[in-house]
Amino acid sequence: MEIYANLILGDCKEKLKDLDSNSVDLIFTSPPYADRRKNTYGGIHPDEYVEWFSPIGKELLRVLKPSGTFILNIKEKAINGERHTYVIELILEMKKIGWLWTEEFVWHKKNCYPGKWPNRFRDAWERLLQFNKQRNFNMYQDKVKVPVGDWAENRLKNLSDKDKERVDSEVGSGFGKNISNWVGRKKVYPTNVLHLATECSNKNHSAAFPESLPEWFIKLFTKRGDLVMDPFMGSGTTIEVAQRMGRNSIGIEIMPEHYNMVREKIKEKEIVIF
Amino acid sequence: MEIYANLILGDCKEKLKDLDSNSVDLIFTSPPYADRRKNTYGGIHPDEYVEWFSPIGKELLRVLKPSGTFILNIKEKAINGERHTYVIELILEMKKIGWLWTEEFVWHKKNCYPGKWPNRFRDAWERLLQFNKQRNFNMYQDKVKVPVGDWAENRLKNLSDKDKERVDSEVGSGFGKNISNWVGRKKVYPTNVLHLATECSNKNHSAAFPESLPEWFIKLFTKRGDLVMDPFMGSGTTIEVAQRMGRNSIGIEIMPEHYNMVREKIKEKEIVIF
DNA sequence: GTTCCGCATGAATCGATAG
DNA sequence: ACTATCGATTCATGCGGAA
Repeated sequence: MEIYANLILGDCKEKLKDLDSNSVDLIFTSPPYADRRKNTYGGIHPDEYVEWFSPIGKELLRVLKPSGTFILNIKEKAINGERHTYVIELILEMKKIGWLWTEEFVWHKKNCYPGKWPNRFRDAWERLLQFNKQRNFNMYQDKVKVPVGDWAENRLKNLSDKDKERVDSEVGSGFGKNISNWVGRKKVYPTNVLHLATECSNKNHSAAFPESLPEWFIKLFTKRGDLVMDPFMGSGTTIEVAQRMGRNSIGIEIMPEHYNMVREKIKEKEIVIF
Repeated sequence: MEIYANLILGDCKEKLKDLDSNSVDLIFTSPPYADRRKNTYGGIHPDEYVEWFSPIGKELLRVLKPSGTFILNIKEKAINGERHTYVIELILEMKKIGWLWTEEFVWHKKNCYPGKWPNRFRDAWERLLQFNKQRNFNMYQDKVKVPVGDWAENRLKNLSDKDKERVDSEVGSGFGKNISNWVGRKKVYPTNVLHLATECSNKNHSAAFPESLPEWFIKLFTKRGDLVMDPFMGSGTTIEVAQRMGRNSIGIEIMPEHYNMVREKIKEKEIVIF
């Protein structure tokens, strides 16, 4: 099977109209954050943010498969000492459009920006809003299981041979391998709080999020050969990860510089065949 | 200086009216979460939650000092496969009433409720919404500084009680309960993400939140002799912690059983003089 | 007196069943 | 069709008894 990455230059509000309905398995994106300075690229004024995003949200609803998922990475800024409400208003608007607000994951940014303000601490988390078209959607929970918490370290460390056997069969490892390889490897389902560090020293460009972020959601909501889309491609992290993971992808980007940069990166890669 | 704890039996919607305006330094509370069972105590229907809370929010605004802070611990339920929107609607309503929505802290519940469902993971976080009357409020940031490094790592397990006590009093109190590596380390300001486990196996009464939660905010937003209020006292955690920390407190509780239980606990304590 | 392990206990959620 | 109740599922934590 051949994996493709379809890169589109232009405003996603327009370009989305060219895409087929019910064709995308996962939309993962981090749209331009609201900004008071309207002239900056991507600087949507906070008070106009919902109005700006709404038509895009409608198109995204159209192109997503009924079994698909839309993950929106976003966090409101503090303006004049207050958190702005455009994100929570956006949630309400999305529901009006017809989306289901299924879940809100928290991305805990373990190494957030330093800084100090008299009336607030550093902002160390972002929202990952999950929207769906219907209550039943594809979710491959087993693909993102994580090692169990303290239990393994504290309880499994000095086990008797009999206990080890028991754990061994519990975990289902078998193969007579050394149990130490399995110590601490018992897997459980994760929660809706993700602990990821931001990638601080990316060579040239700074991505809005680390690769492990889209990777986690791609594992969770798609399988190989599925289609992943990022309507605000930016530096192309989502697309790169999707391709590496054997998913088809569509990326839309309005800025030629970003678009060309991602084109170069993607071109360099071999076509994935499997 | 003598510290008092004023316990009031009744519905806070009524009893708040008896309190003086501009008298409270910190309101910390965890109101009953919305519930579908309308007849149960505390079972406010999600669709009526904002309407129910709004008049209380107005009274809280009245009694809070201009320099004071209101921390609201709350989390929306998942209903019919969706997150309900009453909490974010409440934020918008609070702003209409006149509150400033200053910040949203995340409480990462390390030991969240177990369970497995086809369409979601375990919910491991709650919101701590910070509201203020004005942009300038009292905030004693130095009181909650934390040591640099992996303070999330758990290394306290093997410490002696004496060590724990010593460190505990040095730093403040067992925030995160992993203070072994805090000793003598360089301290930095924390972020808006708090990592705490719920105290699950408290013998008789189960508190909704661990003591370290109100403790952190009491340290951050009040000084000794200030007044802390909890309009939904419940098992009285906020009041107990406030008294232990040398803050005056007011607790309002509608259920006689809870009220009497807290009265007994508070009565047993000596009056704090300092 | 330690350390180690068994066990109960949660601000949960869904789907099925019953009124 | 819509609402109330129940059982099944699942795991981090801390207490208490045992080794």
